[in-house]
Amino acid sequence: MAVNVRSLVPDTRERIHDAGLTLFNARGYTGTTVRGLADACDLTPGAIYNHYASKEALLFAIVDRVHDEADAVLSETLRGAGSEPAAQLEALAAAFTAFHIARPRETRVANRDYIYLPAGEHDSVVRRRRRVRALFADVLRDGECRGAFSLGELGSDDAVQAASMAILNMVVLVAEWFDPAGPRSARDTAALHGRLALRIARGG
Amino acid sequence: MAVNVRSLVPDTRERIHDAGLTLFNARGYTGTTVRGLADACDLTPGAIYNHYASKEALLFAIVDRVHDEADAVLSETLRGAGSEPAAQLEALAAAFTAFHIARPRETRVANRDYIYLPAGEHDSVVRRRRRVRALFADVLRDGECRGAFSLGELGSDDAVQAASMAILNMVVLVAEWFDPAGPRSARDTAALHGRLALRIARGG
DNA sequence: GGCGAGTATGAACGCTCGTTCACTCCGGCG
DNA sequence: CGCCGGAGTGAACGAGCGTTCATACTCGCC
Repeated sequence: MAVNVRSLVPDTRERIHDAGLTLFNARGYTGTTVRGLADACDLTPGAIYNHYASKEALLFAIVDRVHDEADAVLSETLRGAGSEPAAQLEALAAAFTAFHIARPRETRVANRDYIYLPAGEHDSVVRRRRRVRALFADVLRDGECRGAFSLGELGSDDAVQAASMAILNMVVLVAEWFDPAGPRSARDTAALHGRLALRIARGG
Repeated sequence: MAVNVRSLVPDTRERIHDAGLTLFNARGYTGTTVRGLADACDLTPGAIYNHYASKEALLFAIVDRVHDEADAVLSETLRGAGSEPAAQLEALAAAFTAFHIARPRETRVANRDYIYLPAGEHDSVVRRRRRVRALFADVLRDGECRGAFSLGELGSDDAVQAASMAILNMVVLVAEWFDPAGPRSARDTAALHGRLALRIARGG
């Protein structure tokens, strides 16, 4: 059973995907040129089109994949987190933080450049993002009903939305300041975010 | 004492500034064209250059102004907040939240598109952003030393940075989800963010 | 040994970009 | 009245954009 040699050599389509990640992240989608992508892959511009139908198609492939991965992380985490809302929230915040630290380019491009997608794909991404928001909001609402959290004390009706967005924004933007070479490890930061999420939800 | 008639009529330079805000916000800096700006102002592209030396100069004017305003809000808030770290933190988070809700276009462009500034101006903006981060971190560190906060309980050395970034990210991204037509007022949301900042810093 | 599929080339396409410039227009001042 | 300077025009500039295509190379397979 011979291993296909092509799987040992870096796949061209994957190399373009990776270059897109790097360049879209650094210069933004509209600030990145197809010629720049080709240079980063040691290709000519035309060759890109053997692998992606357009620059937009590459952006969609990038954004779609990272959403698949995020969905997988979240649902797997939720499956392993038991039925206690506090444990669920802590696990979700920690796992999603670790995810964002591990994929800074992917998540930044997905969060910032999805607006350049054509209408249909744009809407599909917006829907996926909303579902992630709803997941955190549901856990908070559930915990509030069952007495595990204390959002009601905050004196604002429906503090659930604001609290869930506070947690999500803390998590999603971690890559903007986290320094892999810094003193705190990714694992430590993820755990810390888990605890901070609990503080937001219930105090103490 | 005659009022200058030009001050009654919308100043062209200001109209361009405002169109830049709207278009940079909606399409990003590189996704916005000078012709698009001119159209939005009922001008021809050439006329833009009577008021700004370049597209980059307009971006810098936008980013620089909102940073001036943010600095003013923060230092004025701090001046009126007494010497208690908890009161300072709550006031800063609330005021900065209100600021971001009031200026969604400005803050989004400043936070997202400053990367397209030429090196010198880019660095100056980075320095200003770092100063804002340092302001929140200093208040947290001060409160921690004086026993007002309990970041030490979180079991991570120097949780100050992560906590201050969590608060700042909550505040800075509020415009991404806050709906001016929604049920919760801007004032209410600002106050809520003040209380959430306290939860992050000290629990309860 | 040659065929076909997959891949890369490099020149070109039409278009749009940021910017410039010679010119016109117009209101205020001497 | 005449002129001066700021503001706007519209056409143009060179450069760079995303994309296409005829062509050529290079494999594994019959």
